[in-house]
Amino acid sequence: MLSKKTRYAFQALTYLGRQEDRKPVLISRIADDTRLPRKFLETILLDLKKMGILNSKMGKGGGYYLRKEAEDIRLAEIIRMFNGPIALLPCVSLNYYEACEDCINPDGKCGLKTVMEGVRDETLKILENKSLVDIL
Amino acid sequence: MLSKKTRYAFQALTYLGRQEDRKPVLISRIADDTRLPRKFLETILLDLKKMGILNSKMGKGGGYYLRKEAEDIRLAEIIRMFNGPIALLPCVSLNYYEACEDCINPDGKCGLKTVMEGVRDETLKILENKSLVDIL
DNA sequence: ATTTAATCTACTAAATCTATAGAATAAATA
DNA sequence: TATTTATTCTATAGATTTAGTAGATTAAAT
Repeated sequence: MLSKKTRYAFQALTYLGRQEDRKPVLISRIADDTRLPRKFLETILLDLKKMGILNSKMGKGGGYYLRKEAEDIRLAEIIRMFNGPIALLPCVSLNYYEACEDCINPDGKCGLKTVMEGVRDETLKILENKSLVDIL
Repeated sequence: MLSKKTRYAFQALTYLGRQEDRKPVLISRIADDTRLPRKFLETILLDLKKMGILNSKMGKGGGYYLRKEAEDIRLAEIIRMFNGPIALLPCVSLNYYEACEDCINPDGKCGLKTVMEGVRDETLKILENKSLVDIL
């Protein structure tokens, strides 16, 4: 299951993605309209900025706005950042790989690993190809 | 990611699945051979018994053994029991469904939901059809 | 009756998730 | 340059989940 933080990130992104122009939107405006906890949202927006997905402006007239094109914001990227690995096992993760010391089948070919590689491939086939535009 | 408990369950199951006969195997034997924490393993085995997957015998000559055929033990079933929902969103889960009060797209068609339904379908297509025999 | 081994009850420690408070910094403008 | 606005940073706290342990109880075999 995706964490609340991840789902909040999607809500904030779709909110910003639906904006007509790219003028900065106040954090508190986003929080009010999406009904997300404001302070929690702050940290999420900041993370999204550090990822290069959003940009911000301080001071009067400031706020957050999309930096990347909506079609270039992959769902997989968001999930990895806020939810962690997409794969179900560390030994099968592309971005968070860790060897399993105690693999179920110690001698090279682990059946569980093979199955989980399949799940990962099918999942990524979707999440790497779907972007923010697909959920607006 | 699958929890340790889930992975332990798979390890215990494959261990029992590889046994030649179905004579009961001591908890401590399983723990020693798989190098799983014994007390933690106890609760896992008990859960598997309550699910009808294992059976046990008390007293001398006792222990745990497979009750179901290995090909009838679906990976999806194990993951649901020990890890929770397989779907990434509650509103998309077949077994743990919950309506989302604040769907990203309030008016019926939620884009995120649609994508996550796709992920769920592809994942289940694998996990519902793979069984313990596939990971032995 | 004794031994063996699963089962049950009840914890505890650590990590993660969700969220908030308040000070510091940057930008605009009067 | 002082003031206002609004993001950014630091720090923390409560709740929940995860991982694991201790010890008493029950059931079966001999």
